[in-house]
Amino acid sequence: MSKDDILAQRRPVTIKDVARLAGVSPKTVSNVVNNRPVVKPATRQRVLDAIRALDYHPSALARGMVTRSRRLIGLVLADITNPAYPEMVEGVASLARQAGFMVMLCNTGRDPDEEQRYVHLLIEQRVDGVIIASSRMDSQAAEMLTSAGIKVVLFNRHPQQYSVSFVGVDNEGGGYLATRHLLDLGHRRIAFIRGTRGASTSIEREQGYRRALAEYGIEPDPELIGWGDYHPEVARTAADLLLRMKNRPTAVFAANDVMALSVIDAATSLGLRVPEDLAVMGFDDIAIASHRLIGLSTIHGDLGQLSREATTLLLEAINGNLTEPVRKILPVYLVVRRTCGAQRLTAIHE
Amino acid sequence: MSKDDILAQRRPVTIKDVARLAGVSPKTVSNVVNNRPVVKPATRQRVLDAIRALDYHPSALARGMVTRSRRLIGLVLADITNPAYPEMVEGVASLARQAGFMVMLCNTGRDPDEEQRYVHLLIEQRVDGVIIASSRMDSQAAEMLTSAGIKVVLFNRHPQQYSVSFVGVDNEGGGYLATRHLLDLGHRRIAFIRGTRGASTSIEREQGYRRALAEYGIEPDPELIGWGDYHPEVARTAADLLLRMKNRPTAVFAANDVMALSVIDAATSLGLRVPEDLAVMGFDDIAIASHRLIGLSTIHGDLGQLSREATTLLLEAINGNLTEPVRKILPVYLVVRRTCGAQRLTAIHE
DNA sequence: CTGAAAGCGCTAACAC
DNA sequence: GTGTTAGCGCTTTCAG
Repeated sequence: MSKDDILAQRRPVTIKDVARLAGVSPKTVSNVVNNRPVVKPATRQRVLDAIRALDYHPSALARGMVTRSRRLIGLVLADITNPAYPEMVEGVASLARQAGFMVMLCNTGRDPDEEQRYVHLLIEQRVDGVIIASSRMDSQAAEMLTSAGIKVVLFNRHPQQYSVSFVGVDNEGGGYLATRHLLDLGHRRIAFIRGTRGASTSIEREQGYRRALAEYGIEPDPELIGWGDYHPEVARTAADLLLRMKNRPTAVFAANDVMALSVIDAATSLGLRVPEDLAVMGFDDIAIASHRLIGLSTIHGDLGQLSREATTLLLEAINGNLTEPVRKILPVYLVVRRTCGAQRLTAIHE
Repeated sequence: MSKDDILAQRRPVTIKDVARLAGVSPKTVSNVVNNRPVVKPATRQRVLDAIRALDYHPSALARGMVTRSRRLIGLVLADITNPAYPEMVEGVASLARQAGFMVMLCNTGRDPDEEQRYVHLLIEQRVDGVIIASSRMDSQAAEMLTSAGIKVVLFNRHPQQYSVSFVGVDNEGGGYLATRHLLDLGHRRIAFIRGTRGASTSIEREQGYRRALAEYGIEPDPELIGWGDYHPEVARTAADLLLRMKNRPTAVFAANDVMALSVIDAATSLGLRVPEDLAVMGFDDIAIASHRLIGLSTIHGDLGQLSREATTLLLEAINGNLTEPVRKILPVYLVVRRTCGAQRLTAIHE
């Protein structure tokens, strides 16, 4: 059978076609494709030529069926439009690619039902592992995946039981640092804008906020705590409410940078100057925070690094080199820029 | 064979296991799973119970092997950390999910070799279709995928031959509008910062820039054209160079918003005020551009809408409802904010 | 309406 | 070194 005969069939060329053209068995082609050094150079070359001639691409499907490994990982996240995620996605994607894995993107839009649906799809796709960064505490996603034999790493979320690995930043510590900084600057009425209901990151950052207030002997005022859902519009509304109070806060700590930016926007449109009339702190240190027109004071955690750790962990688990679940918490630090109003008191760390 | 016997085997449960437990043939299970209305309600219920009892998830792999459709699309993009992309990714992801497709993320980092590698992986994965948004004109990616029988939609890139569908915004028109606006404001030394070498978006936006200059009888000054690679750091360096010239430009039009932000950052650190000492225009209208602290004047194209069009087109092509390649170009409009310095001359469109 | 058999493209196990 | 056989889990004929 000639090259043209095979191509004339107009259907995907298979390992058999290559074998026939090269005059060898399918097994030999397989050995060549998988770089197994058991093939005579001459044979190898014949096979390679046939592959090129037919433009053969081995089917990852068929291979996956028998090897039971798809070389695929899932990445579940809450909202890709939050600038904190892309950094993380980049880290996961590049490490995964280097290891020969592709990543399936699952953007849940913070909808638990959608997360649930994605979990099913991921199981059906027989992915090797999943990184979950959608960060709700009550989600059963990790358990479902695990019981389907899929490795899981939780990203920035505390597991309820310690059966799965997780990596995260020190959210409580960051919340403390941010609030403590505002307190040190003399603020006493400090508002807090929460993230998504049930998100452990938000809960922990709030715990840090409360710890700092407690140290100063301040009772947290429920009126000064709003819900922002980690969403710019929602946070914007919450900020408006806070800033229109008769006895408005002199400082706002938002559970992430996106919401902090909304606070600034709200303040500015109400004629309040930041930081003179209102100090603002965020969390995440997204790229735009360091822009000179913004200068957002915030808490920095190395999400790029964290995502690489998460991926490495997941890949090790997939390779079976990880029997025990691992916990890893990266430290965070305070980044003092413009919006907290500390410029005259502290050197700018930039 | 009882439920416990089957589960005791500790290997993925298959359609046969379900069939055995329900006391029917695999075919019947298959009919139930695929919602084919040919199964008696009673049988159907027995099967459903068995599925639930065994926690059975049909393998998309095995199904894909025989149906030759993976319900998978690839999304190739240049740099996920560019804030213009997430908006687009969100549109693609949500529409794909609704249609029961998952998306494989391919972040090329603007590296043609990496793009090439991803194309091979995508072919091996037997994806049904691919949206390419990595935007180099000379790439062979679309041709390779097409000849492997995979549907392709080009996003914001002109195909060299019209064998593939594409959607995009009117880049040339946007470049013209931006430049024309700066000219109308009285600027005559207008710099342009290019994007990635070979990216059609950059080439076309520059064509618009040149057309506007030509209308005013201005010869483009090569010294006023820099390369920014659509990258904040690279653009920052380019901007520095431009702004330190003895005869520096009075306005800069950057081929995207991320680079425009770098220009502003560079100007600010050199002590130049924007817009008083330097007018700046971007392109894309990313979310942060409308923030009150930024107020970036820019060109708006509806990337969310565009990504939805691209996905719809791709899905139609996959379903075989699209025989002819389609071209779709969305219009853009000028968004006048703070950084172009036109606030006193024009109403603010916001 | 349901069952049996064949086969999708590949690799693992075993021959030669 | 290389060929042969069986089978991964599903759907699709084709019978009943």
